[in-house]
Amino acid sequence: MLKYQHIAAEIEKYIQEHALQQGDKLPVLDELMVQFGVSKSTIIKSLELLEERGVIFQVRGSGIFVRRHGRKGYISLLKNQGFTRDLDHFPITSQVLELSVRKPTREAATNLNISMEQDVYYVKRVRYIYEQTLCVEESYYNKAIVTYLNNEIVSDSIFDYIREGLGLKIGFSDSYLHVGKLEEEEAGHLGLHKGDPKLDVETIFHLANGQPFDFSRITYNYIQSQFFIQANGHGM
Amino acid sequence: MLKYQHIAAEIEKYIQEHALQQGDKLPVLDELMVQFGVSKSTIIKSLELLEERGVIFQVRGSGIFVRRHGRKGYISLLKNQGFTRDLDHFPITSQVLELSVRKPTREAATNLNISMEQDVYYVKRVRYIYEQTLCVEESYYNKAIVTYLNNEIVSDSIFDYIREGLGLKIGFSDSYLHVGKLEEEEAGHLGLHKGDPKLDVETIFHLANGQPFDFSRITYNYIQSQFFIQANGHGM
DNA sequence: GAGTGGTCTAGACCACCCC
DNA sequence: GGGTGGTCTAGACCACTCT
Repeated sequence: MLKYQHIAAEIEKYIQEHALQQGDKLPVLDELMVQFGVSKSTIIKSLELLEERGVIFQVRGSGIFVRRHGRKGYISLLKNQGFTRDLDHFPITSQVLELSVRKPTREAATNLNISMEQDVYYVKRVRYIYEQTLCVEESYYNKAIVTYLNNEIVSDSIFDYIREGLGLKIGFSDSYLHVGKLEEEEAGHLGLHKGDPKLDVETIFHLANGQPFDFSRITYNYIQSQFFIQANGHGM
Repeated sequence: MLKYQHIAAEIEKYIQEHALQQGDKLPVLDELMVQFGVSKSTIIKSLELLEERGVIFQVRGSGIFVRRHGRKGYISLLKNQGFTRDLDHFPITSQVLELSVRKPTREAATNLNISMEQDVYYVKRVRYIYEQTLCVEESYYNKAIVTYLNNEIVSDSIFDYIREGLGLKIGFSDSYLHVGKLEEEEAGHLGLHKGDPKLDVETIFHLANGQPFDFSRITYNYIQSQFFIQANGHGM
């Protein structure tokens, strides 16, 4: 683990362990440099990481402060990858409805930037939170990249497997959100009624080298659909 | 303007003018250093800025590449501040329904971290895109910070005024998204029907020093509600 | 004016991609 | 192995806040 990542983790741990609140002041740069025995730039890199994640904010001429948001039970729309990681303290489970190798739809092929003759893994899951249906998810994985999947992997965290099992590096994602009305079939899975509100999130995940490897559409139960986004200045 | 901001702007301009597409390669670090006559760190800082904004992605050992998303007409959920800035090429207009000084609701007071006796500016607007209703917005501005507003300012960009007119620095924001069904009154403003889907976005805007100054709730017309989010690795 | 964060530099060395 | 991006350092100097 890199120094600046380690330091960021330490600072974050410190904030949690001391249950610091929004606006609480952290030690100044000089102190942090001495405390961790690294150069100023390294501390700054750590703090930038934490700032980007919404953990702290820095005020020039004043200090480094803790940033906290006031609401529980919201799903973060950043850092997303299937959010198994986001809702640490929430019991999320999955039921696999289908796992198969097939040819992609035109839409999936376009988004994955492959031809319609190339194989993809198709995965359809229902996800539950607190025994309630949270969402229905359909994913298309480019089989040339994600070479193997089975039921066990798919019931657990697919992304952990891609990282650790396949040794691939996940890079970035583009998500598109739409609000609409539930179709009959979706409503059935979610325990709602046709015509009820829904939130669709389509996401294209790319490897670190820019190759798209996963196109997924998640349809959320509107009652559970509580999301939050922390934005940082840098252009506000 | 700082060197690294200037360089980032130049690179972004270069990408636009040459209509570069996703995956197109930019000059290597050494070239950029020479071209702009600055140190390596400064170039790296510029590239980090662009990466954070979703303009490029970098691959170690390989190069710097252009990042583009494939869909038009989506509203960015980051860099948000009322999105006058996001939809550069879209004609967004506002109709002010109300502008007054009042005492905050309990909810607004809590989110602005003030007492219910302190004055706030209350602004209610309907926003249109292409002559169609996009959203209804209610905002509460802490009057101790945003000391003055009038109809002209409120019809235009409130945030530009806060920055330039009042000389305040806007820092960061926390947004909370909910999906639900439209109430009678909201439906009226949006030209939809009671019970139709809606997307509510509540946002608390903070100054650079951490003080909350604006609490707003925007209710979107679900037909126009197309948003996108670009996420970067750093934890994926 | 003292304190504190931010920018920028020059250079050493490391980690990864791809041929 | 050559090319390329990433980390880390030590230090000079700048910009903002607060009292």
